[in-house]
Amino acid sequence: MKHKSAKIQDVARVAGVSTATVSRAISNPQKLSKATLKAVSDAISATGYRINKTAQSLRRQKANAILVCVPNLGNPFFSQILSGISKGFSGTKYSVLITDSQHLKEKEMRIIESFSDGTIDGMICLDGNFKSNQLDKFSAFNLDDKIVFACEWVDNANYPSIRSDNEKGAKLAFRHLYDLGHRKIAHVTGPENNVLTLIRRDSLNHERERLGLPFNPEWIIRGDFSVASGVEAGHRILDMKDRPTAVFCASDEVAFGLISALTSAGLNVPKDISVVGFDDISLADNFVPALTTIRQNRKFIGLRAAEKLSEILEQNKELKNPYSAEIVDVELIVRASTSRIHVSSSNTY
Amino acid sequence: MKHKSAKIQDVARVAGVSTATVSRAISNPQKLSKATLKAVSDAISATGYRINKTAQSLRRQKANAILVCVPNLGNPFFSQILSGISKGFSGTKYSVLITDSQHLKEKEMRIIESFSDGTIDGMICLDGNFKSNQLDKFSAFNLDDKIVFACEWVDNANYPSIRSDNEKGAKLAFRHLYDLGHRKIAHVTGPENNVLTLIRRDSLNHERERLGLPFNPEWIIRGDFSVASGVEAGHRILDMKDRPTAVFCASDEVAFGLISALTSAGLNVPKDISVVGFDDISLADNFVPALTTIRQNRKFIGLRAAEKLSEILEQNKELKNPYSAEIVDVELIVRASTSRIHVSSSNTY
DNA sequence: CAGCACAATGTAATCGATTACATTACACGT
DNA sequence: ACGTGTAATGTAATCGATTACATTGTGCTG
Repeated sequence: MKHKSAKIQDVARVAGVSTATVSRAISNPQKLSKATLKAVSDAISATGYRINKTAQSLRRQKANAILVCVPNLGNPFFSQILSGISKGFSGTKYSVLITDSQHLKEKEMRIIESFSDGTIDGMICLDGNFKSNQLDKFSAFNLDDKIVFACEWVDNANYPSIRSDNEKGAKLAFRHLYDLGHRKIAHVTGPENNVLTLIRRDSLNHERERLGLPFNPEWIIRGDFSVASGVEAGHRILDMKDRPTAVFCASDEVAFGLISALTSAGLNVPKDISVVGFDDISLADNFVPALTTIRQNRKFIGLRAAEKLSEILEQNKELKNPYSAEIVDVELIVRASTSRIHVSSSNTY
Repeated sequence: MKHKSAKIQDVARVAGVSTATVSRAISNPQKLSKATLKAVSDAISATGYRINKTAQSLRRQKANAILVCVPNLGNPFFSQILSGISKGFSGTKYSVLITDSQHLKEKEMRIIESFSDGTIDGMICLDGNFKSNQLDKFSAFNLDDKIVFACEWVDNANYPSIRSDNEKGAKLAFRHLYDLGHRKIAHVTGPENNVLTLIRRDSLNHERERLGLPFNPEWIIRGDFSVASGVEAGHRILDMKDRPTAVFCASDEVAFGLISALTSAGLNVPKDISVVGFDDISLADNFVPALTTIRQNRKFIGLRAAEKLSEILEQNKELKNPYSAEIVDVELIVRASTSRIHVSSSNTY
């Protein structure tokens, strides 16, 4: 039924030319005469020839594949980014590999291995949780110009990154609550040592100080972006003597968990407590109540990361700003989970 | 700083042996004497040698990579499955490639191309939306024993698959509502021509007939698994003269959208209408109200699909039941979105 | 001690494409 | 007519590992 698939030799024989000519017909058609080109192209159709990418990769010393390093594939937050990345590489010569770095021991060495065994040419890293000694290893293997960070990044490390304007996001959320009359504003953070956690918290604190609002350390609640940590934060808030009137959560999932916990305890969101999320995942609009949140364009970030990495990999000469961070704008989406402060729940000061 | 990386030749020279011996030291150590083995292993450390997988793939005619074909990467439903697949292949020689088949023109040809250009050895397909003529092309290229379906599948096609017990799931959902006293039970389906849509709807109808319940064609509402289609279904239900007292949704997201629409219109779930979902995604437990649903073990399905594909690819002799469908059990998770039928909302018959 | 089996290792072809270098042929200027 | 530049194409080395086959050496049997 089916023969062994045709090789470049077979095409050459059928077309009556050399393998070099066939190869050129594919990658440098302008170097050949029209007649030969046609002969080769006919031979390719006749034989059903498909180029063997493995052989091509070996000879060219290019894998034509990139790796996406995801901290936790099970987390739906990343699916939109992946989708953008996939879209960014669709129609290009690159294949997209994925790895979940969550439980990978010595992940940096595994990654280096993939580079040095010729499996990948570049990487998009969604995992900001690399230590500087791990990054040093990347440098030692000359990988500095083969890696792009997206969403997360590593402070003080010279890698290009595409990321949301987290500072602005936190500020928008805070100002929105402030403008609604809230003064006692809590914050459920991301995991400790996460760059997003830091930048959002700092931005929030900065804004609070600027506006001269009261600060209660209890109101900064450690979370980890998960629904569960939102539930946990909800219980913490319920137990507080000096309850905040509004909460800014580091992710929509946290906000969902928080609202769920508060609602189960008989409180009403937003009447008793206003809640703002971060991300604008697809459910935010249809949660009950619909969630006020900061929209991150995750798909766009993925897409741009893909484009950026392509650019870098294709470029032989230096880029102008190879290591710059590209900041993607964010947007406040006001929905039903926030409202003007309610008198009974406020102790004005 | 960094030299060109060592090749097998370099190792051979340092160890004072031939390249064949080095190769054997790596893949057939038992064929060599202890002394040589040690010499080679020392030379490998000394040179920092890393095998070149591209060369290996070319020579062995194996890519050591598999492709996961996802209908829509942006849909968080798939992230758990991906996570399971990734886990299933972690620690094996296989790399995991992903592709979003959503907007791929001629996706079957693209996939065939990846097989015949040596990029992949196998595929896990989460996309049941292949027509029989597309599958015929796979057969024509001898790919029948290189593909495993997961979650979705194609009827009448002889591919191994790992999937949830959808029939049981629909039955559990229906019986749960029935046991709570509901008789007018609506169903928001998945997209037309989807195997999951068909099997769940059929199972539901079968159960309804068996119990002799009334049927109103209006109560079968076309959806597409999305939140938006849930909202849409909610509006449809609100407009009905003969409203159902309970709704079984083909996915949790649909259920969320539905609840959101009903709630916005002033109805209470479950007091006015009970709602059951399907999947048990992470938010189901913290939606307001918490969602009664059918739990699918998506991560496990991904993991098993990975194992199954590995088995098939490694096997040279025939497997016992290569084309069998492996059915993964589902579970009814009762939460707050369903309740015993309320008198005012029921017109007993 | 001849003969043989077998273990250990080496030599060189091979996987399939790319490309540096070589060759051919034709056009053009003088 | 002759040299020369150039376009078109061919020859063969190369990418880096694997492995069929060849070779060597050792111990065992009769």
